[in-house]
Amino acid sequence: MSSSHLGKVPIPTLERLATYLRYLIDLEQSQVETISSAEVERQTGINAAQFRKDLSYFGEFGKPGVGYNVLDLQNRIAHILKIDKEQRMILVGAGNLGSALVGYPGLKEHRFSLVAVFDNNFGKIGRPLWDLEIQDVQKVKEVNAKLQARIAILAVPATSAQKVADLLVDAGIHAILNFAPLLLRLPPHVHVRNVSFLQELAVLSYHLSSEPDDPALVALTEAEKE
Amino acid sequence: MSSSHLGKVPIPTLERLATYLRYLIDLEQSQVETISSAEVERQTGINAAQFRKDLSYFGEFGKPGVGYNVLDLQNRIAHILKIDKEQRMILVGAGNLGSALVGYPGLKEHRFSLVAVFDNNFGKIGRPLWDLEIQDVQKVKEVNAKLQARIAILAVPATSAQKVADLLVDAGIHAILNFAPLLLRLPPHVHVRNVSFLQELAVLSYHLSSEPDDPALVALTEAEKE
DNA sequence: TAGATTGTTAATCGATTAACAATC
DNA sequence: TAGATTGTTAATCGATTAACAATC
Repeated sequence: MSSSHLGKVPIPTLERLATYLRYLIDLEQSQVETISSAEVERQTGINAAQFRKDLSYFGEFGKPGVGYNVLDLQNRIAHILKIDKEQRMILVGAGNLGSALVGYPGLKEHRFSLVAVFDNNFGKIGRPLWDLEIQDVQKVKEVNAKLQARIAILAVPATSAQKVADLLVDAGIHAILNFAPLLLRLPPHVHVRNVSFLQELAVLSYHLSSEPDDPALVALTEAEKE
Repeated sequence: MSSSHLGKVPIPTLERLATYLRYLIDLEQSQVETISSAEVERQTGINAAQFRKDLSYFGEFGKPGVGYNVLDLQNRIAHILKIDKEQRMILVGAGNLGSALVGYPGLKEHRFSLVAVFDNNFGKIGRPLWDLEIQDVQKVKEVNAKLQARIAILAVPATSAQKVADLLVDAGIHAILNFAPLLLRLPPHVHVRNVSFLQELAVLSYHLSSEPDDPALVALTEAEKE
């Protein structure tokens, strides 16, 4: 049965679910057994009512007057997010960013497992990346027929991203974490999440006040303008 | 005067502004001079009314019946986002992720300029990272007194992230792009954007259907379960 | 039981989008 | 002018949060 009968869940709720899960893993390691929504708010900064509302999309998880069992809640959220078992992923693009992602420490803890790496650069194909061997992206369909990964991380330049994404869909991929700064046009059954550092930096930059805040530094900045 | 007299602008609007800017840079390079909101929708996937509404927070940008001048709009959005001039940034954490970010190609094009890199690992301090030398994070205040960067990228492990963030604030940083998976507790004048790959992956994973879609593959998966 | 805390309803808040008068 | 497209209003849609009856 699982969670398939449920109505539509807001994306922000799903994002927060991942946050709750992270804190629950920490709490479990600190041997905390029970937690209230008020305590979740203190730790995560997310409103207690928001937390309860988020969970309510998926059923009942707590005991009134008591709170939530840390281990039980952790398991149930992991199940909802389909990371209660190993979730396999493949990576395309063995550049700087791709390499960094393969080594990203939180992945294993959350049961995400990178099972193959691909690139189109013949200079890279056949070479190792951590414990994997870089394979030819043209073989992704063939390789994934066996691996059966459903998630792919796309860390290639914008110029080849659409072509590679098409290959991935053909290889049975249903979800893409896209680091290339462009709109991927893909069949509706394929889910895409875009990560854009420039977008994040732009939002931060906007919020900076136009003027340096220390008058002495204003003088210095003016002097530097030459 | 700039844009400081404006009311509150939704964060999603700011995020989209960065997207528009990216496409405008492309269009300018393709020598397109004018663009309509309908064409923006085709290229970015963002609703035309949304685009016009987003711009309306900042003034009037187009000519009815004609559209928007690509170069003018590009310049004005860059100005709004405070990247019409070089925007300096510093990075803390010269690990895999940090290194990848230093080399990230879009940065320069958008006038973000990484001017210093810090780490706490004495094995790394003094060594080069691209064209910069890795410096002791304990010296960030001293160094930034001269550099006057306002934005920092925080790519250190969660265990040291809060301590380093405190150092950054003390060094005059007003905005932090945080890759560490925890809630930073900082003074209200400091803006933080969190990037969480695990969160993104969790949202993708949730949307996967529970069952493989090809019956033949179900059989294979079942067989593998032993 | 009394106190604490949940799950859910209803109110609020905010963002998206359709529609259209104004205007080039 | 006629046609195209803007900027803005108003309607819709969706998410957040406060409040509280239910319940442990």
